[in-house]
Amino acid sequence: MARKTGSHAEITGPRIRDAALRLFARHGYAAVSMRQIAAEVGVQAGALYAYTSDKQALLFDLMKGHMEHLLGSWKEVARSADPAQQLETFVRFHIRYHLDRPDEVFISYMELRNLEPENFVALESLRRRYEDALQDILTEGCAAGQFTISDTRVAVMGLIAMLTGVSTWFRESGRLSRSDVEQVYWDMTRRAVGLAG
Amino acid sequence: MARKTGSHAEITGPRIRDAALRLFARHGYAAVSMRQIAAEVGVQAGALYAYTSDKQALLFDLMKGHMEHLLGSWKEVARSADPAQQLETFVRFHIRYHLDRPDEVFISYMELRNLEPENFVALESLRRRYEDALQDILTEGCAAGQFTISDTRVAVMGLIAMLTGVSTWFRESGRLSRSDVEQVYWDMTRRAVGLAG
DNA sequence: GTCTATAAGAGGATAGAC
DNA sequence: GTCTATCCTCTTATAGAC
Repeated sequence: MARKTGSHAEITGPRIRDAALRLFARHGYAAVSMRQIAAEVGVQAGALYAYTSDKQALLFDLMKGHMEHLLGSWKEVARSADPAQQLETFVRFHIRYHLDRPDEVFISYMELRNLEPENFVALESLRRRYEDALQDILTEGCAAGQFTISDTRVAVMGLIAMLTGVSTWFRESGRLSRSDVEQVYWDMTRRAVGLAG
Repeated sequence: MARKTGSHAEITGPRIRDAALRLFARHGYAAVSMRQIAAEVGVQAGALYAYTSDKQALLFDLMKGHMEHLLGSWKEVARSADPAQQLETFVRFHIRYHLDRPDEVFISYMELRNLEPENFVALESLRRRYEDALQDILTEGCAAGQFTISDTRVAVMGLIAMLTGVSTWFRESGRLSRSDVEQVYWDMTRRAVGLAG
């Protein structure tokens, strides 16, 4: 652990990503230097460039990885045919996923403006696909007469903002457990879309 | 306008604030240099220090000013005694206020982590007072039997996140007018708190 | 009140040794 | 794969002239 030089490709890569994620989330991309990241990992700044072409690629890989994993995870749990059941699954999935990965979530909406234009476009496209997953559920539920929604697009943006916001205040040591929180948000969501029950 | 030197205290101050606000909102506090702000105003970087002690004070003044103005504006419109009416007033006020001041809103929640500790505490205290205004309405509505809410604190955080999110997607040239948007969010809010009607 | 000039340092990224 | 050393640019903030 204390040796000053050697070959650690297998572990250094992930450690750089972890350190960058944590530091970007805590202080912001622009406020974090490559030297800080390197210090956190325990290498010199120059060594980082064996793993990433530049600082921007480090940010983009983290954000892209997060969105792709979010989409993939949703596809794994999205099973039900009933819109009301799908919506409940979505709400509980979203809350749980976001509470499990506060740093990824945080940078993925805080650091959009620090992406270079083409990276920004790529990330917005992934984000849009996730929003569309919810929109499909709402549209289907309206068509089935189960939901009452004046505008599904606004409902999508409103609900996602509401649910994502849980990351800003939830504390593991707080008054409510994760499943309490899931339940409260599901109650609000159910009512917001006019779902009887 | 083109003169290189002279005395412009009355107009330069506000222009610095405007430029800083716009640049911080667009690129982030850490990514914006004092030179950029000065260039936007049309002075040299050194001249900024006649108006602000340092860059941090510039950020804090903008954020503090925004929160105090938000609180003051709310107190002016909060009149009704009926919780349902109060809630509708709050929702419409919040949407309108946030659509009118996208940059202030943006930096006031994006740049919290760039505040020095004592400034952060001061800002969180202002934010908390605004949240409490909504919480009082919800609590009163529950007590009056008009609202059905499983947890008022979570409802406050959820509703504010939902409503504030309007800034992230609304475009003046879009499909919906401001009053359409107000109405849609009010519909969702009304249902989310279990208000009949 | 604004300028020019500058101090004193931190930033991203690369070169070449090992 | 990592180190040390370095290039060059940009940074915040101040000093003193006008």
